[in-house]
Amino acid sequence: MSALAGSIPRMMRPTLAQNYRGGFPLEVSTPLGQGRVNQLGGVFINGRPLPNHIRHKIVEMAHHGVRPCVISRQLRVSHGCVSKILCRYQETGSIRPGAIGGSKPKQGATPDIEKHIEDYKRHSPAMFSWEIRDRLLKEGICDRNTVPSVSAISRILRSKFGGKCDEEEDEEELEKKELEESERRAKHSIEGILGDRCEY
DNA sequence: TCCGTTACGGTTGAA
DNA sequence: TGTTCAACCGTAACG
Repeated sequence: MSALAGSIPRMMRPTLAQNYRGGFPLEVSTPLGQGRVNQLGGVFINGRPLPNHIRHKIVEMAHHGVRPCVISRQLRVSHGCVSKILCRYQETGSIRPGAIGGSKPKQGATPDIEKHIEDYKRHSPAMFSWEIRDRLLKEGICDRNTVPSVSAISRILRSKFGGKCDEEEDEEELEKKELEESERRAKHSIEGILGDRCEY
Protein backbone atom coordinates (compact mmCIF):
# COMPACT_ATOMS: atom_id res chain seq x y z
CA MET A 1 0.00 0.00 0.00
CA SER A 2 2.72 2.42 0.95
CA ALA A 3 4.52 1.43 -2.22
CA LEU A 4 1.44 2.33 -4.17
CA ALA A 5 1.16 5.65 -2.42
CA GLY A 6 4.76 6.39 -3.10
CA SER A 7 4.71 5.51 -6.73
CA ILE A 8 1.83 7.64 -7.97
CA PRO A 9 1.17 11.33 -7.74
CA ARG A 10 -1.01 12.38 -4.86
CA MET A 11 -3.75 13.52 -7.18
CA MET A 12 -3.83 10.07 -8.75
CA ARG A 13 -3.95 8.25 -5.49
CA PRO A 14 -7.07 6.46 -4.40
CA THR A 15 -9.44 8.54 -2.35
CA LEU A 16 -8.89 8.75 1.34
CA ALA A 17 -11.76 6.45 2.00
CA GLN A 18 -10.16 3.87 -0.21
CA ASN A 19 -6.78 4.64 1.20
CA TYR A 20 -7.61 3.93 4.80
CA ARG A 21 -6.73 0.42 5.74
CA GLY A 22 -9.90 -1.53 5.24
CA GLY A 23 -11.83 1.56 4.25
CA PHE A 24 -12.47 4.47 6.53
CA PRO A 25 -11.13 4.20 10.07
CA LEU A 26 -13.03 2.03 12.48
CA GLU A 27 -16.45 3.39 13.12
CA VAL A 28 -17.53 3.87 16.67
CA SER A 29 -21.07 3.52 17.76
CA THR A 30 -22.24 6.88 19.06
CA PRO A 31 -25.61 8.49 19.51
CA LEU A 32 -24.99 10.11 16.15
CA GLY A 33 -23.33 7.11 14.60
CA GLN A 34 -20.56 9.38 13.33
CA GLY A 35 -17.65 8.62 15.59
CA ARG A 36 -14.54 7.29 13.93
CA VAL A 37 -11.21 6.08 15.20
CA ASN A 38 -8.01 7.46 13.74
CA GLN A 39 -4.71 5.64 13.35
CA LEU A 40 -3.69 6.66 16.84
CA GLY A 41 -6.82 5.20 18.35
CA GLY A 42 -8.40 8.54 19.02
CA VAL A 43 -12.07 9.14 18.39
CA PHE A 44 -13.11 11.95 16.09
CA ILE A 45 -16.09 13.04 14.06
CA ASN A 46 -15.19 13.70 10.48
CA GLY A 47 -15.91 17.30 9.55
CA ARG A 48 -16.44 18.45 13.11
CA PRO A 49 -14.00 20.31 15.34
CA LEU A 50 -12.27 18.55 18.18
CA PRO A 51 -13.85 19.24 21.56
CA ASN A 52 -12.66 22.32 23.35
CA HIS A 53 -11.05 20.48 26.20
CA ILE A 54 -8.80 18.60 23.77
CA ARG A 55 -7.88 21.81 21.97
CA HIS A 56 -7.18 23.40 25.29
CA LYS A 57 -5.05 20.47 26.35
CA ILE A 58 -3.01 20.70 23.15
CA VAL A 59 -2.21 24.35 23.76
CA GLU A 60 -1.53 23.79 27.43
CA MET A 61 0.88 20.94 26.77
CA ALA A 62 2.65 22.97 24.10
CA HIS A 63 2.96 25.76 26.64
CA HIS A 64 4.71 23.37 28.98
CA GLY A 65 7.20 22.59 26.27
CA VAL A 66 5.76 19.23 25.30
CA ARG A 67 6.65 18.44 21.72
CA PRO A 68 3.87 18.28 19.15
CA CYS A 69 4.59 14.65 18.35
CA VAL A 70 4.20 13.74 22.00
CA ILE A 71 0.99 15.75 22.25
CA SER A 72 -0.27 14.01 19.17
CA ARG A 73 0.42 10.59 20.60
CA GLN A 74 -0.86 11.35 24.09
CA LEU A 75 -4.10 12.93 22.99
CA ARG A 76 -4.45 10.60 20.02
CA VAL A 77 -4.91 13.45 17.64
CA SER A 78 -3.15 13.52 14.30
CA HIS A 79 0.01 15.59 14.27
CA GLY A 80 -1.33 17.62 11.38
CA CYS A 81 -4.20 18.65 13.55
CA VAL A 82 -1.95 19.47 16.49
CA SER A 83 0.19 21.54 14.21
CA LYS A 84 -2.82 23.32 12.78
CA ILE A 85 -4.30 24.13 16.17
CA LEU A 86 -0.98 25.42 17.52
CA CYS A 87 -0.45 27.55 14.43
CA ARG A 88 -3.87 29.02 14.77
CA TYR A 89 -3.29 29.66 18.44
CA GLN A 90 -0.08 31.49 17.67
CA GLU A 91 -1.76 33.57 15.03
CA THR A 92 -5.02 34.39 16.73
CA GLY A 93 -4.41 33.64 20.38
CA SER A 94 -7.57 31.59 20.33
CA ILE A 95 -8.07 27.85 20.56
CA ARG A 96 -11.55 28.08 19.16
CA PRO A 97 -12.34 26.64 15.74
CA GLY A 98 -13.37 28.99 12.99
CA ALA A 99 -16.94 29.55 12.00
CA ILE A 100 -18.11 26.56 10.07
CA GLY A 101 -20.67 26.87 7.35
CA GLY A 102 -22.48 29.82 5.97
CA SER A 103 -21.72 31.56 2.76
CA LYS A 104 -20.12 34.79 1.78
CA PRO A 105 -22.47 37.73 2.08
CA LYS A 106 -23.67 38.38 -1.41
CA GLN A 107 -22.55 41.57 -2.96
CA GLY A 108 -25.27 44.10 -3.75
CA ALA A 109 -26.82 45.32 -0.56
CA THR A 110 -24.38 48.15 -0.08
CA PRO A 111 -25.19 50.72 2.59
CA ASP A 112 -26.39 52.98 -0.22
CA ILE A 113 -28.81 50.40 -1.57
CA GLU A 114 -29.96 49.60 1.94
CA LYS A 115 -30.72 53.28 2.43
CA HIS A 116 -32.88 53.33 -0.70
CA ILE A 117 -34.73 50.20 0.40
CA GLU A 118 -35.34 51.83 3.75
CA ASP A 119 -36.65 54.97 2.07
CA TYR A 120 -39.05 53.06 -0.20
CA LYS A 121 -40.43 51.15 2.73
CA ARG A 122 -40.80 54.25 4.83
CA HIS A 123 -42.75 56.02 2.10
CA SER A 124 -44.86 53.00 1.17
CA PRO A 125 -44.99 50.55 4.08
CA ALA A 126 -47.23 48.24 2.05
CA MET A 127 -44.61 47.84 -0.63
CA PHE A 128 -43.52 44.26 -1.31
CA SER A 129 -39.92 43.18 -1.49
CA TRP A 130 -40.24 42.33 -5.16
CA GLU A 131 -41.67 45.79 -5.82
CA ILE A 132 -38.70 47.34 -4.07
CA ARG A 133 -36.43 45.19 -6.18
CA ASP A 134 -38.19 46.32 -9.35
CA ARG A 135 -37.92 49.91 -8.35
CA LEU A 136 -34.22 49.64 -7.60
CA LEU A 137 -33.75 48.36 -11.13
CA LYS A 138 -36.12 50.86 -12.70
CA GLU A 139 -34.45 53.82 -11.05
CA GLY A 140 -31.06 52.54 -12.03
CA ILE A 141 -29.83 52.28 -8.45
CA CYS A 142 -28.78 48.73 -9.19
CA ASP A 143 -28.39 46.71 -12.32
CA ARG A 144 -29.30 43.09 -12.85
CA ASN A 145 -26.00 41.96 -11.41
CA THR A 146 -25.99 44.07 -8.32
CA VAL A 147 -29.64 44.13 -7.33
CA PRO A 148 -30.24 42.24 -4.08
CA SER A 149 -32.51 39.20 -4.15
CA VAL A 150 -36.06 39.44 -2.86
CA SER A 151 -35.12 37.43 0.18
CA ALA A 152 -32.13 39.69 0.78
CA ILE A 153 -34.41 42.70 0.63
CA SER A 154 -36.88 41.21 3.08
CA ARG A 155 -34.00 40.36 5.36
CA ILE A 156 -32.83 43.94 5.24
CA LEU A 157 -36.35 45.11 5.98
CA ARG A 158 -36.61 42.74 8.91
CA SER A 159 -33.38 44.00 10.35
CA LYS A 160 -34.28 47.65 9.79
CA PHE A 161 -37.91 47.53 10.78
CA GLY A 162 -37.77 44.65 13.17
CA GLY A 163 -40.50 42.50 11.63
CA LYS A 164 -43.45 41.50 13.73
CA CYS A 165 -43.31 42.61 17.32
CA ASP A 166 -44.51 39.31 18.70
CA GLU A 167 -41.60 37.64 16.97
CA GLU A 168 -39.12 39.79 18.77
CA GLU A 169 -37.21 38.12 21.51
CA ASP A 170 -34.93 39.84 23.91
CA GLU A 171 -31.30 38.94 23.90
CA GLU A 172 -31.44 37.20 27.23
CA GLU A 173 -34.04 34.85 25.90
CA LEU A 174 -31.97 34.18 22.83
CA GLU A 175 -28.88 33.56 24.87
CA LYS A 176 -30.76 31.14 27.04
CA LYS A 177 -31.97 29.29 23.97
CA GLU A 178 -28.47 29.21 22.56
CA LEU A 179 -27.10 27.80 25.78
CA GLU A 180 -29.76 25.11 25.92
CA GLU A 181 -29.08 24.25 22.33
CA SER A 182 -25.34 23.98 22.83
CA GLU A 183 -25.87 21.82 25.88
CA ARG A 184 -28.19 19.61 23.97
CA ARG A 185 -25.68 19.32 21.17
CA ALA A 186 -22.78 18.66 23.53
CA LYS A 187 -24.57 15.60 24.82
CA HIS A 188 -24.65 14.22 21.32
CA SER A 189 -21.30 15.50 20.20
CA ILE A 190 -17.85 14.08 20.25
CA GLU A 191 -17.34 16.07 23.42
CA GLY A 192 -20.03 14.10 25.10
CA ILE A 193 -18.73 10.89 23.65
CA LEU A 194 -15.17 11.61 24.72
CA GLY A 195 -16.11 13.23 27.97
CA ASP A 196 -15.20 10.24 30.08
CA ARG A 197 -12.71 8.78 27.67
CA CYS A 198 -10.30 11.67 27.84
CA GLU A 199 -9.33 11.74 31.43
CA TYR A 200 -5.87 12.83 30.50
C1' DT B 1 11.63 10.55 13.90
C1' DC B 2 9.65 15.01 13.61
C1' DC B 3 6.82 18.36 11.53
C1' DG B 4 4.87 21.59 7.88
C1' DT B 5 1.91 21.08 4.18
C1' DT B 6 -1.79 19.41 1.33
C1' DA B 7 -5.57 16.57 -0.83
C1' DC B 8 -9.51 14.65 0.64
C1' DG B 9 -14.24 13.52 2.36
C1' DG B 10 -17.24 15.32 5.45
C1' DT B 11 -20.26 18.94 8.13
C1' DT B 12 -22.40 23.24 8.59
C1' DG B 13 -25.28 27.22 7.81
C1' DA B 14 -26.23 31.64 5.25
C1' DA B 15 -28.09 32.86 0.94
C1' DT C 1 -39.03 24.41 2.54
C1' DG C 2 -35.39 22.47 0.15
C1' DT C 3 -31.09 23.32 -2.39
C1' DT C 4 -26.68 25.35 -3.28
C1' DC C 5 -22.22 26.55 -2.18
C1' DA C 6 -18.30 28.20 0.29
C1' DA C 7 -15.91 27.96 4.54
C1' DC C 8 -14.31 25.10 7.95
C1' DC C 9 -13.06 20.56 10.09
C1' DG C 10 -9.52 16.48 11.12
C1' DT C 11 -7.33 12.83 8.80
C1' DA C 12 -3.60 10.41 6.28
C1' DA C 13 0.24 10.84 3.57
C1' DC C 14 4.05 13.20 1.37
C1' DG C 15 8.48 15.37 1.55
